[in-house]
Amino acid sequence: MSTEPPGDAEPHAAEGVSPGASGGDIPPAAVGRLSLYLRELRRLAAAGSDHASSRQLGQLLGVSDAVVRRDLAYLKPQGRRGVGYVIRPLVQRIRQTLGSNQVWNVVLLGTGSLGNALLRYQGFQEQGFRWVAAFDIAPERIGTVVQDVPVYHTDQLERRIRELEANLAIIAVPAGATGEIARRLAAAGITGILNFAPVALRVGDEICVANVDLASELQQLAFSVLIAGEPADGKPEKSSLKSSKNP
Amino acid sequence: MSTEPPGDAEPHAAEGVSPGASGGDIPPAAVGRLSLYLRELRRLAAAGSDHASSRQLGQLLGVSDAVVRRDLAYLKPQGRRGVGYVIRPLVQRIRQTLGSNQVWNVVLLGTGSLGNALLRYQGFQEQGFRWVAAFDIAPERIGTVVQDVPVYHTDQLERRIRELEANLAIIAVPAGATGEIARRLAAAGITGILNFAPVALRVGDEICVANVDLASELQQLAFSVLIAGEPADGKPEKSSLKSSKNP
DNA sequence: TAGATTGTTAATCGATTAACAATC
DNA sequence: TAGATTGTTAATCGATTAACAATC
Repeated sequence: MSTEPPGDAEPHAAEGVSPGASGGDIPPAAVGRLSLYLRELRRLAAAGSDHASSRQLGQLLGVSDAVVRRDLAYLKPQGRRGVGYVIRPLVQRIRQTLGSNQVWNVVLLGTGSLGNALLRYQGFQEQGFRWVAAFDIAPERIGTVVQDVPVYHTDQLERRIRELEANLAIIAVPAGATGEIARRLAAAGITGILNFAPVALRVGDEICVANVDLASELQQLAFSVLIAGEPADGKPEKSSLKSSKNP
Repeated sequence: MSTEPPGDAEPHAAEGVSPGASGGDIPPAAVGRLSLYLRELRRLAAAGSDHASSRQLGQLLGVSDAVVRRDLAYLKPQGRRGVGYVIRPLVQRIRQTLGSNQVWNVVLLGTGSLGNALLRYQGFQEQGFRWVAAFDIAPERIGTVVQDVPVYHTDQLERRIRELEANLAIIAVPAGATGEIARRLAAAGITGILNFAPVALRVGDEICVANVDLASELQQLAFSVLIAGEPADGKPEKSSLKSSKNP
């Protein structure tokens, strides 16, 4: 009955709120940060705090306190003036908003070294995501079980996705195979794809795609270093520039 | 003499331009896309094209043609009206701007499954990044060589970084170890850190940090799926929403 | 009460879009 | 020339900052 995922031992997590409702008008920039607030709030709670201020959260993430307050205000007032935010209900509220309140069944495409690392990555489970299957085409991998997740032949993609009621997919296959895989995922009913292959996925409008291009991340970092080293108009010298994807 | 990295067999890559100069005033949003244009331009070139239009590039990446033209205009006019962009010189210009023209020596911190996957990831080398060392504290890993990259004990971090003239570092260690590692990297002269650990790094202003939080990426995707499923005010139904980190 | 911190406003800054003259 | 596509402008949209009254 409860859709409470593991990992977060919150006593009354499944309260009388419709999970995931009412988040339609939060700006993307704020959504990106909500997930990071969640991370830091949990860390604070684990360290024994039960309150946090916008100033504190802002410093932890490198954003201004005004941004934090604005972001959290999208969740309907949760803070107390003069006091700050009570961590536990705030964590619940953020989870509810982001949809972390419900279980997402995730499949992995490609069990190469990156795919393997993703399966072993602890962070997904901790946020309430559940691996239900992995797919590959290499005969020696099929039938194995990695971190409790069974590896099937990609032939079985459609069947297993339906069977296991998977919602999300993570693609970690070679670039060339990506387009075809994405089409099949969409057709099989997957509603969101996190794509690690260095290609721009063009799929239908009825499926969400987020791309993570590791080489591009490093390249952007290198550029930041470059311009930090040649300030506006002086001689090259170390200068302040804090690049952070979610600033 | 030439600082031409491998991977891109461009004949006259090291022309008489100062590498990496003149990029100080490109907006961050554009920088993020430049690296993706580069990727697609290479693919087009490999497929035999020698010209590309802003419309074509825009469609490949899911952005408007106006954005593409504006972005590329930051590099000083490169296109030809009525024709489009000649791919080869444009690739060179983007590489020069981003600093891909020069070699960046990269060290890896942490050779767990994620670290291993990063070492094996082809994309970094292809963009001109060069692994020079990896560090770990697990005795059984020290002294091994992964993909031609030697694994040293973290004790040797400062010495090896100086010796190998490393510029950039990628952190793939457990969250708890990250702060200390980052401080040491900064002290040792590293100028940029790509951080995969789920913590907000607070380091001095003389070093650039970019964070990649994998769990947060998946969480943002889930949120996109959620609001795509509950359109503005109707009954839940699939709807258009194309989430992409670099839209 | 006094001190602290929120929620929110108005002002600024940055990015995207639409449109079109310039020009290949 | 005619058709195509750039470079760039003006208008719109979105996000951040600074400030402060409200209130715990």
